Amino acid sequence: MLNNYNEKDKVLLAVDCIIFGFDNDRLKILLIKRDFEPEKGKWSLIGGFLKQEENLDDAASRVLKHLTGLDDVYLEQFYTFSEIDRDPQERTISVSYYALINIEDHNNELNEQFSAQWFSIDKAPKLIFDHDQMVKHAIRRLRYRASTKPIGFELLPEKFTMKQLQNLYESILDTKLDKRNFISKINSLDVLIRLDEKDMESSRKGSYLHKFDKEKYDQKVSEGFTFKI
Amino acid sequence: MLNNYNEKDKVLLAVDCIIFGFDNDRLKILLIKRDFEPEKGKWSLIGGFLKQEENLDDAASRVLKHLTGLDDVYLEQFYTFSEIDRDPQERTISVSYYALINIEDHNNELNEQFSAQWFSIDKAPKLIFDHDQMVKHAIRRLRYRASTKPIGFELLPEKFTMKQLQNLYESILDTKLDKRNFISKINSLDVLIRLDEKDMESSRKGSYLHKFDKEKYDQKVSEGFTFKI
DNA sequence: TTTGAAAAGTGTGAAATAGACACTTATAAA
DNA sequence: TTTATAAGTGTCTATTTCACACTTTTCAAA
Repeated sequence: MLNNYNEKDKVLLAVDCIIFGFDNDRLKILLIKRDFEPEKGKWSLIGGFLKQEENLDDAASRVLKHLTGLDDVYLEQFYTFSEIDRDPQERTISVSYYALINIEDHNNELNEQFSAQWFSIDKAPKLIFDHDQMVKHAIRRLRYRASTKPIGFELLPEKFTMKQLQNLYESILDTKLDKRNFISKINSLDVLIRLDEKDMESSRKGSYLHKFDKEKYDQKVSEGFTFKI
Repeated sequence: MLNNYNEKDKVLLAVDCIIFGFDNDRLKILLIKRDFEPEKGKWSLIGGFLKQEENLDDAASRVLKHLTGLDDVYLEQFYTFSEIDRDPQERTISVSYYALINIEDHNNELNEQFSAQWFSIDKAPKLIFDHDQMVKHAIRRLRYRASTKPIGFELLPEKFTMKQLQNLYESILDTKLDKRNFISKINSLDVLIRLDEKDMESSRKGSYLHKFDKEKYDQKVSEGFTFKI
């Protein structure tokens, strides 16, 4: 029946998070080594169960805060996984989110008790359950989103060089980009502020630092602008 | 805790379907008038609850089959809605799908008992719960998907005219397209077969009927082709 | 039988965007 | 002062997108 609320059909709803980070070279994901059953000792995504008093976004934020200590993290729900035996111990449905965090600024907040570790996408270990599938799906969504919304900046420090930004996009899109074409594309979007400050780490000449100009971006969006890389 | 399977956190998981159809003029959605509580007499999407022995895709197919009698319908999951009070009677989480069906070929299969009715997107009545939000979300996803995958054909009869195809895209994308540019774009994709047959309904001259060439499309995809409108 | 009405069918040129490509500059360290 | 290293910068070509209007076919009405 379509209209019956049936107690016996209730299920456990998990929330699993793919946490993306960027170390100025490769796109990474944060994984934990489970010290609890099932699949103790194996690598997995972080997750938790939805509680009665919260919605899914809140559950994802809570799970993330628990592991990383971070509030105000970019989170996007992308798919709900429901194969009957995806968790062999008990039927659970998993709503998956991905998060974007800035490794550089926040690496220290990681909660030690989870033995969490960053892995390059292509060097990550095999994960439990259907978590590998979730990661694949998350990358697809991230690729799409990052090329149509300015979410890449979530993965960078507040001040960044053009080279960092280019490395980030190359890493997300898994492709090489031409430096001059990339820079003129970015400049034509006209949503960065070039600071007077230079980063002197990576070269003798030094390279200008930039900030994303959120106010300008919002203003332009309200005038019909769409971000596209 | 992250690892506790806790009976009291179990929830009801609903599946709701936005059913899109196309009547050669406007994009439509199929709604039902509820003859059961809660919200009896109001318009809503069709839906049902996930059962223990099925995954979400199967649940969506089942719900759809129950209403329309159709198997093998294009279905895509797009978002999971979880606001605590979205259903005031009992906490339910809803995983939403949209379906594409060909009104012309299948209007008769509709299960009478649901008093289902087709509505133009812009003339649909207010729906119960968060169903209006679901419809908005579904349209966004449909727009994106239809411009990157050849799913539009699911909404058309097997044989269709270029005019119908153009009307369909105009309706999905909610925009006017230039006839010549549209046709040359479609022709450049090279995935339609023009039949010798003409449709004589819409004009004295008659207009050629076309079919989507699925084999050719699949072949081209395997060679790196991507569909883009 | 001729004429008119209505939609189908068809191509070109201009503008904008994407993509390939290489040399100069600034600076710190040797 | 020399050298090594990454930063910074512009032009030309190819491709794609967009704007735009007349001819053809056929049925129905005069």
